[in-house]
Amino acid sequence: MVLDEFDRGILAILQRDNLTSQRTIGEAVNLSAPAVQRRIKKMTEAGIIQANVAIVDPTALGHAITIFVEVEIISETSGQIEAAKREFETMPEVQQCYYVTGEADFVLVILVPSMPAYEALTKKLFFGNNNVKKFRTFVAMDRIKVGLQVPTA
Amino acid sequence: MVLDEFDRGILAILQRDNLTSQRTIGEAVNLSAPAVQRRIKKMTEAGIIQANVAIVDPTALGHAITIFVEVEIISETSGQIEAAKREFETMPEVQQCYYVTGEADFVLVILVPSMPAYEALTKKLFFGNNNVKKFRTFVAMDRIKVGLQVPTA
DNA sequence: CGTGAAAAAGCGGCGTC
DNA sequence: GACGCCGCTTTTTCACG
Repeated sequence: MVLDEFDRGILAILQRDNLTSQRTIGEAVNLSAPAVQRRIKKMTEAGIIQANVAIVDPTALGHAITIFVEVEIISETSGQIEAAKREFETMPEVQQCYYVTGEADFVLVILVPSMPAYEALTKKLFFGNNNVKKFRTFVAMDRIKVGLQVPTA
Repeated sequence: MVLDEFDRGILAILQRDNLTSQRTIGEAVNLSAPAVQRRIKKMTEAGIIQANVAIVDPTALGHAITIFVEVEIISETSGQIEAAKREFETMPEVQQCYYVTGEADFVLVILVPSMPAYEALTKKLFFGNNNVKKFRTFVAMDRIKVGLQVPTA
């Protein structure tokens, strides 16, 4: 699916605030509200808009600690990779998971309420998984920027 | 502000899909729609709900490449740290930026349309900054999970 | 907090270009 | 095929009990 300038304008707004009314969006991009709606529907069906979510402050829910983990696995067969993906994916503490090239195989962004909780998670995810060769932990001290907006330009 | 089980239930749903109607949410948590609405408003004003956004597939916008970078800086004086924070923060390609402990000082999540674009960015951000000791790049091959859901349990 | 009414937004059909 | 216009339906929103 190919996106024109209208679609890009709509996405730019939706990435900032997806509760903006279709009429307001229409005024911003010079389109009628139904036209905006049709484009949003199309982009959603095409998978371009993947989800609509509320961003919640982790500290309010007691999950104050953000941790980055680089995971190196032993056997890089596609079956093992898929198994690892699925395991990371199902853990609620694992916020983001990427399969990467470089000195590691996976990069995880994890959110936990405390360091003991993280230790418990490492026991389950890494020490309890004999396909994990090693992992490196980075504890976030400051969240400088949490961007989700893909540049539309 | 203290959250009860109703609030947690509402947040759990909103983090998955913030377009869910208040009536549906109310049925799920055993509350009337206006009660749900009041709680959402309160949590938004309290900053617990920080934003409502559409998650967009970066590839659809031509920013197909996600890159993780660990940055190690030379001088860890607070002035240098702050300067680095500000520089990373202002770049639109830098989606996420955390100041971390461990073998690196910063972890960045970067989104670029191509590898040449990333090379150009490294020249500006890292090679052009004589306070950067070294950096390690991880190119994402697969986006397994882009979680934003803080566990509510 | 829940009920119920008013306002607004979402949604679909139809004619037009 | 996509647009805008016009109703209908759903949702949001705010009074009041």
